[in-house]
Amino acid sequence: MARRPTILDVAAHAGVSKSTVSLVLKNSPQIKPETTDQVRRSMQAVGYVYNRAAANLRSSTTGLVGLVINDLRNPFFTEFAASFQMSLFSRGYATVISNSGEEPEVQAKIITSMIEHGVSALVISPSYGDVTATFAQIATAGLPTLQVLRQVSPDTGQFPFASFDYGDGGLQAARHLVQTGARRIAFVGGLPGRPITAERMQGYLDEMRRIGAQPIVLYGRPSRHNGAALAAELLREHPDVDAVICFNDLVSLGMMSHLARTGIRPGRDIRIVGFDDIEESAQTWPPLSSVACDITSFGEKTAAALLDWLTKGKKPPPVHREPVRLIVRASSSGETA
Amino acid sequence: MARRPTILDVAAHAGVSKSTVSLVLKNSPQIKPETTDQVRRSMQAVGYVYNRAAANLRSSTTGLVGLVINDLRNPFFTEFAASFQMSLFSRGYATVISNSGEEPEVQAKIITSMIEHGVSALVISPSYGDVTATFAQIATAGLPTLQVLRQVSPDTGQFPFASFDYGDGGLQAARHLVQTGARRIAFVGGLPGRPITAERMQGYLDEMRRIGAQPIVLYGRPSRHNGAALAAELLREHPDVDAVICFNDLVSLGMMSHLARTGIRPGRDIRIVGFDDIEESAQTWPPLSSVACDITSFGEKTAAALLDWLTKGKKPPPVHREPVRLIVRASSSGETA
DNA sequence: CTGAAAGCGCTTACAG
DNA sequence: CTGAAAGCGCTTACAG
Repeated sequence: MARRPTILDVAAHAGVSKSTVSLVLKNSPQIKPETTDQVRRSMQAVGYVYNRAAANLRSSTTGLVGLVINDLRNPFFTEFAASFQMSLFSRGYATVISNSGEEPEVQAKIITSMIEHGVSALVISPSYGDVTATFAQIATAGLPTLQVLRQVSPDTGQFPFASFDYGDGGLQAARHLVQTGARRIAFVGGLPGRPITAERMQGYLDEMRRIGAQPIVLYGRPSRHNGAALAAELLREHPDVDAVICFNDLVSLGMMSHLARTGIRPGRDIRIVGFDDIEESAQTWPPLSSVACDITSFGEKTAAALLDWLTKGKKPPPVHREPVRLIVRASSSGETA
Repeated sequence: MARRPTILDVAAHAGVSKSTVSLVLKNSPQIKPETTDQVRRSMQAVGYVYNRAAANLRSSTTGLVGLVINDLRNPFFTEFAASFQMSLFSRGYATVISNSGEEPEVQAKIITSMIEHGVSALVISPSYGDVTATFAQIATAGLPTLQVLRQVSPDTGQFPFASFDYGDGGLQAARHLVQTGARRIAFVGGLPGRPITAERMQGYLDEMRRIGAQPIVLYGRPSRHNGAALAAELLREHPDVDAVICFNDLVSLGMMSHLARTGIRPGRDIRIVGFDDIEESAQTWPPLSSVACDITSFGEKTAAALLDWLTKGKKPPPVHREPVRLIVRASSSGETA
């Protein structure tokens, strides 16, 4: 391929200096309209492509935001990514997304690469692991950086954290089940020691204590597949359970498909509440009750908060918890549409 | 924040020239090990961050690949994105992912931005629309660019196209249903005029012609939600249908949840085959037969093909079709596990 | 309203 | 094995 044309080529073609071309590029009002038009035509003619690397080198403000996602295969995170990116896009910012795939080493390299490529800010839905070196690197680079959905750095003063109020969601789910008559309630799915598991379970544990019931907890990887396995384990070990709060909807859906196989009817024989309210939950049969976390809105708010920080210097509060809301459907109420 | 340190700061700290620092950066073997170590220590000490924009400006090879995805909310595409990125990552290339959200205008701006940021190559799973200007821009930039999964530019000589052999998949599905006794077979879901719909339907139409059966086609947006609506329409308009090939698994799953509601049992009362074989299909109840498109492997092969082009100048063939394979499960065979 | 000059932080030959 | 100098393609004051 031939060398890419530069502003010098454009300037030569238009018969002006390169400064003038540069000013046209920035839509400067101080260039005569006729000159601007001529320069634009010359850009077309020579096939000019703006070289942002060169521009950044001089001005050092890229309008590029890096988004690091722990699992691009999980719809919850991709919905966040899509919403966040659209929101930034509409305000003139470009977002580069990278997937760490739950591997802290990959995450470290991605972040290094993004910093080297000159992103102006970072939003990280982090992979768990030893991330002290990674965050130290961000600190020395001096980049505005948000932790979202998972907190891995304790330094929320420097790296503000935003997520959902999962604790309250667990409480809403447990109260709903108790109020509709359930007494033997299990919490199923989620990995022990993980903050999100602990948060979602806390409200459940509190409510169990309040009514003087014994908690029943089955940990496990929160996948659809494992949901089915956990359902089998639950039926075997705790056949008298009358309600279940699942770590997330994937676990609920896996559980429901196992129950369908054994002829047990959710909502009639056992009440089920999930977490996240993914699209599928409203459409499965019976429809699944779920604690709704409005991730689309969360993506938009995250974008707004980041831009406030970036452009107005308004740093977000160290911790922000977005409210959640229990959606009651047939899987926990017994009503069939 | 203070100014970012440069190689000059590192050089001053280490007591060498900036050329030496630059050579250390590139792991040049011609620098004495002791000097290398000293320079590395100085980088740590001053908090040096490599500025890739400046480096690119001089050397103009970025090792950055742009991936433009039409719908980051669709697991099929995110699985491709994740696999592609991991594959490139393991070979030392960084991938920036952006989502066009099925909007050709957004796609155009994303691609402009990526070119300006100096990507070395582009892989596009495109949004439909008028993309002539977009591809013209890529052509003038002279970037190796692959179209995947959807073809929008007819110029496959310049922009090679790779996808799955959907036509053969439709044929496999139709033959399977015919061989297991179905005669009134419908094709449900997919938008008229879309190439992928046409390809997936073609094998079905061929087989219907071969057995002298009348095709029954119900078009519709290929979502889970619409799958349920299409199921209702199908039962109403064509109550004698004994088998269905769905445009994709989401449509199948939506259809199956509607059928569950009405007491119709897939695999016994009506045979169903989907397309894509997403993870959920094996785990729903009854398990869903599906034409498997190994998107993970496709992502890896795409990465390999792109690197062959980028590093060895081996341009991929204009059109490549990856084989697909029908997975028979209970939804179309009546066998229950 | 437009041009000449310096400089952003690197890499790249070229000396030594 | 290491240093001095030029240059990548822009932007930014500063003149005019």
